Amino acid sequence: MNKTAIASVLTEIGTLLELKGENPFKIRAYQAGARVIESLGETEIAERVTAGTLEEVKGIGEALAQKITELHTTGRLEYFDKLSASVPAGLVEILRIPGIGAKKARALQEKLGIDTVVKLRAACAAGSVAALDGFGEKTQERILSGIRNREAYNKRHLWLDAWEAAEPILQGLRKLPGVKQVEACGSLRRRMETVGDIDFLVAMTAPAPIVEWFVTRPGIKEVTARGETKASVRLESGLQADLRLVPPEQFVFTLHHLTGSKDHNVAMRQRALARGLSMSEWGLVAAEGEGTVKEKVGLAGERPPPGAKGKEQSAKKKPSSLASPSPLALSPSLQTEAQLFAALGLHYIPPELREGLGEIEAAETDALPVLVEEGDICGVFHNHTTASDGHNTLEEMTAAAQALGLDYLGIADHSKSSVQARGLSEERLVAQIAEINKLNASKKFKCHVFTGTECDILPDGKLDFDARLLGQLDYVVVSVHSSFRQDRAVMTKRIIRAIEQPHVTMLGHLSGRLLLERESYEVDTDKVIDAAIANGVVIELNANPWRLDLDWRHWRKAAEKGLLTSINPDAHLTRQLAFYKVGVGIARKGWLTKENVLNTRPLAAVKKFLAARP
DNA sequence: GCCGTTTTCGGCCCGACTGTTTTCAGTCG
Repeated sequence: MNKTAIASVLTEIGTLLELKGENPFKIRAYQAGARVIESLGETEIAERVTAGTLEEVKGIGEALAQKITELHTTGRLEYFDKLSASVPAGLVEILRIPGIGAKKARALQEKLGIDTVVKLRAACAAGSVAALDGFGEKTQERILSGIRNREAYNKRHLWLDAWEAAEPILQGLRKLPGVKQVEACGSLRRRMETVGDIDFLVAMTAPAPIVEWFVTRPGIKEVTARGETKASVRLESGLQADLRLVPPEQFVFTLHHLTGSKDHNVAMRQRALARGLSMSEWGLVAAEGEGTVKEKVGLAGERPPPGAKGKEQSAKKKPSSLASPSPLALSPSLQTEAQLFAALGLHYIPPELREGLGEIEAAETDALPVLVEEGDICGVFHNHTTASDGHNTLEEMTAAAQALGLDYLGIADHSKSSVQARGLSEERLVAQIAEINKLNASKKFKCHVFTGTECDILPDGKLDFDARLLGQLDYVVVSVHSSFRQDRAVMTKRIIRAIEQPHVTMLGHLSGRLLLERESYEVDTDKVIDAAIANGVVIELNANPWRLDLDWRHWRKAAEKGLLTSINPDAHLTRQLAFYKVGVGIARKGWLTKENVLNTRPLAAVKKFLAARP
């Protein structure tokens, strides 16, 4: 069983335990275990299973190691099978309806025998849900509306779609009176490839008019919550947008909190506690303890410090040595996230890296990379024209690239086997090379155009054009566009064979996934990465928002091994050339520096690089 | 179920909002 399947079983166990009312920390352990597995390489998991060293991985203990091993070696897990059998399948679906958590789901099952969404809808229609203890008319109505809309609501959204929805709201908020600072937080700020909802954070002096503006904007389908300092709306696209208002002195703490990720925040709070500090969205305060005075950092003091009864109980048990006030707690109020990290002895961690995947350890020792930036990009490879399935001509694409400030543009139209994309025959490709050479010679554009192809990797790993023709091009992208259902070993061998052939410059969209639409085909990514390094082949970071392929989770390790990437827009329209900016966000998530990215090099250096190819 | 400068037990983040309640539980992030 591969890691994605193992991770989804662990997540599912967490959900089932939740429905059974299990210890929340046990549930969290399974969810954390799933994320840890997802972050490891297939090869590493296989090696650790064989060597019995899974337990060395943070977040995996004896129980999870045993279960992961069983899943990996047998493809099944007896514990999971029994657990699944003990919980009606429909309850899991009921749990996904907004407003229903584990307790309500269990109450519905125990008191009304509801174990499917169909039964739940009927019970709501009959009014019997509203009659239950702890439920009411409004809850029943909310459940009904949740059932009606769950298709649209549960969907995640492409990062770019969310960004385009967020931008006008950000701009509008910034113009409102009394607004000091505005930021979109959450997975949008962390540049995740998909986004569930958008979190807007506003530092302000008067909340009421801002909430009013937010919930009455055009394009809003419904207002789902509205309080003094929070509001939630559902946009027409199905995206949920949350607004959060805080006084200016609290902004930096809430900004960090809402940006997440959850794993990052948990680690940060643990780090704070180890230093005698308690960190929350409200501020950074000295952890409570015997004989200590509560000191606040960055809070004006009008709000009572965090600390409900449960927290006080636990804090009292802490040894006084840990609870003694740190000098940090006496420092002046914090204005920026950099200062917040510094207060915990850390260098600034860019939002893209805050995934709880070792960024805090790196920030401690000043080992964080200097991440690639949009402004580092000098040109873009892998773009299409009307010669194949693009919508703009060679000249239109070149003009658009130049307008974006790019010094070079690589054309890579499809090859002949991609019939559906009007792939070029040998003759048409030769003609295109001549056309591009003529355009460059004309000096009509300052932007230089490189001749290239996106050459199909045929099912047996051979290429769609012969070496003689490929040798005439400035660069060659090779990609899989057919026979997606080959088994893992065949697909891996196929791609590696393609990589090993002469004149190949880079591998296109390695996994073949389409976000929210199509899964990756089966392939051993680690082996392909090793083969690319061995052959001096670049693996592209396809920046098309539907692809973002190769996935950011692979890049840190791949780059450490020496893999070079190119951030390629795969543009089929002039305006898609700017996709490279989305790709830069993903590259940053993958810990990549300017040096890891071929197209941060200036034109002359790229010409030299390409000329040196066999 | 995981973890350990609290190390084999005891802690694990916590507050706003909503709806239902009449002082709080559940959900959500």
